[in-house]
Amino acid sequence: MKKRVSIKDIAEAAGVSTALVSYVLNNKEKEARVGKEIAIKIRDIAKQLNYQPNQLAKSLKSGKSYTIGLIVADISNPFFANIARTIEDEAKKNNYTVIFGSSDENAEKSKDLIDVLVNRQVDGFIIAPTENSQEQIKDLESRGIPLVLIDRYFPGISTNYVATDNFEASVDVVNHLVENGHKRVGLVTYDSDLINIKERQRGYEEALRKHGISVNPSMIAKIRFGNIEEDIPARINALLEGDKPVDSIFFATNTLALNGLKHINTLDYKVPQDLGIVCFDEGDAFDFFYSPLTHVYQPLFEVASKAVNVLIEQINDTQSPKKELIIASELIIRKSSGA
Amino acid sequence: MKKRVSIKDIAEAAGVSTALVSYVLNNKEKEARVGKEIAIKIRDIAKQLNYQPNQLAKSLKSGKSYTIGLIVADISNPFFANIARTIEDEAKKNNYTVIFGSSDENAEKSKDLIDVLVNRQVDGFIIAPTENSQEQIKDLESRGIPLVLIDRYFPGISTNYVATDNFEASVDVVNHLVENGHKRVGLVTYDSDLINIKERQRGYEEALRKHGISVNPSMIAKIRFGNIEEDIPARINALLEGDKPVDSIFFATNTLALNGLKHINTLDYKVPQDLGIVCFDEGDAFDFFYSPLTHVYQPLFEVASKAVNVLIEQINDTQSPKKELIIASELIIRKSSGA
DNA sequence: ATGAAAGCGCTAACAC
DNA sequence: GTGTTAGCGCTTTCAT
Repeated sequence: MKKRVSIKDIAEAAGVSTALVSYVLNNKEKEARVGKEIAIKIRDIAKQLNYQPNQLAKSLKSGKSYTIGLIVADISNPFFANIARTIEDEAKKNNYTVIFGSSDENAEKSKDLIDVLVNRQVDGFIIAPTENSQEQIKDLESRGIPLVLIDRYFPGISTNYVATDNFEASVDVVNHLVENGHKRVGLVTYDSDLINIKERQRGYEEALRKHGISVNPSMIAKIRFGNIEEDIPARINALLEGDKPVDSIFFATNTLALNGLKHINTLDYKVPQDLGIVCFDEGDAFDFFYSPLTHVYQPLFEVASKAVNVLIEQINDTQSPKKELIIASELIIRKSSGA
Repeated sequence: MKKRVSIKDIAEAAGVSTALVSYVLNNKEKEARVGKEIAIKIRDIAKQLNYQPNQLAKSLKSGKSYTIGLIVADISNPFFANIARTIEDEAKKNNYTVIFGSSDENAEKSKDLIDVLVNRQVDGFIIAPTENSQEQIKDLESRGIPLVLIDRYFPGISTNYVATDNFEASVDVVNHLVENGHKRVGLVTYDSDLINIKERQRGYEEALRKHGISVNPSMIAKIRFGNIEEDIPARINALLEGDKPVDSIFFATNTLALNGLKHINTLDYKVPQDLGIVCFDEGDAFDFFYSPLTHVYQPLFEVASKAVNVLIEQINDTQSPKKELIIASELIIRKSSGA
């Protein structure tokens, strides 16, 4: 790599000190009362030499990197990729750049990523926290590093977060199914302590009870994060077999629905006649499922853009009060949940 | 943000100079012949104080940021999100971190992104270049900044690149369609000068000619990047209407296929009986299309991981010869292209 | 109106 | 074995 031009090169070329160059190029000529002509000359030379300021040096000096660290479960998952895109755009508007990493829902990877990004002096974090990462989050908090959690959060820890109302959304789902004549609603969810997952189950159970339907553990299929391919067929078959098979399935996430429907497609069930289906989130995939899917629409754009705004607020004023934002989701009713 | 602990704090606490601390924490005690006990003491204190090296300072000093700049068209597009994920993993293996940006196929945005990332002293770039960004690429080259293009490249510019063989893949597609009895193959592609797009059309045309079928411009639908929603229905209808309607459609990209199939689904055509379909790339979406899609599988993992490896090679040795890698794709034959 | 110089955190050549 | 110091590129205080 060729030698880059620095402020010093410009100063020499202009026959002035580096101080003047710095003032001019940062548009502080007024405060510093730099001579009109000198200013013009400096700008000229800077342009000629194609001067590009070294952001690293600036950051080192100022203690501010204008960088946001983004940690999601998996950047290749459309759910997070969409969030990432919005965060990127929103960050750019504020002159921030985004460094990202994927945790794979793994607390150790998450810790490593946080360390790396802290070392890189990110000004703050946006994190979709993994299970068992409470200590990492607490640690960031105690070090006073600005932080916003998204999608999930930890009720016991005081942090900024932006998430959707998973409980209410799930209540809506079950209400809708029951009102459409489904009495035996199965839930396919993850075996996880993440609050978003737990809230979805809580909403499901609460709504059933409200309808006088007792919650039956055998109607809840818990899939292990790393074992989707293996668990899905087995657990769904279990829901559909036995003496009291489910008449509808509520998929707690996008990925579960995708895999679940692929499996159901191999079976002899017609949706919604034989089996009602509702799921969380959308997906291009679902546009081609023969029976358009009733689903929970989470306003990801809003989640992501608010997360950035809250974070930048915190960065600019560490004292600013913690924001805990819960955004409503919307139940989009299509054919798959019909009677 | 609380004051972070620096090498100086450790030095003071240990009653030694910063030099020793630096040596020890970088495992250079041998070369520097640091005392055994002092070394242990330094490490102890570092751990106690939870010392985290300031990567910015290191980079400023060393001129190496261990950061890769990644510019894709849109990180929320699964095609690029997948590439990004592989790049992230491969980079991490080599102790690199990734900063990304989305160009939206827009040369101006691309230029801005490059500037920002250059200022941040990325050690090198991986770029899926937009149309009309030749000058930007040349500029990076002339400044000696390591660079690998992916997915597309510019034949006139000598750069590293990793792409797939779009020409051959398209030839395979058309051969396959014609051999399955499709004589009037339509092409739905972008109105673009990007080499990957052009090569796909060239392959399509060449293969038709080889079969003695003359290329008819009216059978090629060119969609404008920003106008997919609008162009797709109109242009596809045009292909299907008239006195010489197509009997099959070759979609040149994922996104085009997704939108195209949605439209076709609203029409009265049965795939493959009434209309053969082949497309580039996969998608969860296609798993639910009633007629499983014959498609071109591009080995994205290979493209992305090779890109990282080539880039790191270049970073480590700017003199190392330019690598131009073309990887073969594979035609996956399913039902949608049947007779 | 301009320049000298300290210092952000770190490394490494050099001196002792 | 260990410490001193210059310097990476930049900002900013303080002299002049």
